[in-house]
Amino acid sequence: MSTSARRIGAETSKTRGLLLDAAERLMLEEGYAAVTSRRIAARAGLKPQLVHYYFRTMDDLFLALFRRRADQGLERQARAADSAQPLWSLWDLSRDPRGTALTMEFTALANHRKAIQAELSASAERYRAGLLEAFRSVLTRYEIDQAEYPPIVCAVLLTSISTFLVIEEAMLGMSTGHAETVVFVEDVIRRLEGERHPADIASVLPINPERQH
Amino acid sequence: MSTSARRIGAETSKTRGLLLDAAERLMLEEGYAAVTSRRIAARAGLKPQLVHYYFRTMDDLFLALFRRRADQGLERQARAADSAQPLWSLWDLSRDPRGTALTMEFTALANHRKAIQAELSASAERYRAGLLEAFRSVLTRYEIDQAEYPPIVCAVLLTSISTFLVIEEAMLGMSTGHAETVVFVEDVIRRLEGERHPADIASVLPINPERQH
DNA sequence: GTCTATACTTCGATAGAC
DNA sequence: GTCTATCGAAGTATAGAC
Repeated sequence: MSTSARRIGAETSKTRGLLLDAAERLMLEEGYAAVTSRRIAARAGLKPQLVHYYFRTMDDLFLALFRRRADQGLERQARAADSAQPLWSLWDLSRDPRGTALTMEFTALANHRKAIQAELSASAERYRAGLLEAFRSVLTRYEIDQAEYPPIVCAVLLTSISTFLVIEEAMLGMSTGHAETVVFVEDVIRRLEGERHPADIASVLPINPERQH
Repeated sequence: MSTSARRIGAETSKTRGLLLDAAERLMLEEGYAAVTSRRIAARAGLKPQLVHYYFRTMDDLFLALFRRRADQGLERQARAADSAQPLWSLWDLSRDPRGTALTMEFTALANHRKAIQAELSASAERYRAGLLEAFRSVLTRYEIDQAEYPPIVCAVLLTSISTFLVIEEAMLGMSTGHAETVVFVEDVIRRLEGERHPADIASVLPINPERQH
């Protein structure tokens, strides 16, 4: 009876999108702990109760926020894998600070929100699987010995390095050794794929990373 | 006049140590957002007001918590670097889940606590410098070409990989590709340093990681 | 050093009018 | 779809008695 008598706003609502945008900005700029119904509303210039109208609980809001970006990330990965220089594209994509910084906030958030953790690890597995497929194809094409350099190891290494660099740079303001490490990785890529050809990469990366509706 | 009339408990207090222990357990098990004065006190079986007696603000508490572990981490790093098999020791040390998981919580915390961020990045820089020194010495000893494999790059790579594996395992419950990556890294170490000799490593790692006073 | 009592703030969430 | 009004819970922090 009284369990689900509550009204919920449509997913296509423009206001709902504005709230999610505000939540995402808050999360990036001040961390997940700053993402509260009151502060989201203040950023969006709306009333806090609207947050609860569009999202039954804060878990629902965080899930919606995460899924929006996760779907986008998978699409970009697929485009990068299909580009003329997949290694350059995947490397550049994985170094996009916005995506990784958000993922790190969600990872911290997952520590005390079980629903988030489930969604996050499922999404990470999908992303890993996509990267594995991409490396299988690429290593075959470049005739690399996959016993010596297993595709799954390449996938984990690429993600490890780029994630870590973003954590230090974007979250801690550190950069010691970063430039040297980037040179090292890019030398490896260059040996396989030749010089980076910017036009092929540009189509993969977001033009305006601020807004998306 | 009324600025600093407040009493603060001694740093040597046993109760203070108990509060820090409780705070650390909370942080590891439920994330930094669970570390509140009330919940710390509940875990330690004490009154919440005692937290404010020993730590003027929550920032002070977090700083004390961080410094305690950071000092310990630097000591362990120094011992690992001086061991008979420095690469094995440093690798095993960096894969200790407790240390890294705590660091990640502090990193997320740093996003909205400036004092934490300053302390954290300063500590990370010291740690990085120690690792750089260790790699310089090790690569020289094993006669590796340091132009091809710069010590600073080795330091960043080692930290990247181990940090990332711990994030996925301890925080997300993920392990796809981890075993293969560990094998890959350890093959490299084995080529340089021979088979792992457990007795040399054991002295570096913590015997009982739970308690420390 | 530890307790009671308390002030103040912010949070998530709901009910019901318009 | 958006508003006013409001609840109860949890947080940080302080004053002062014992």
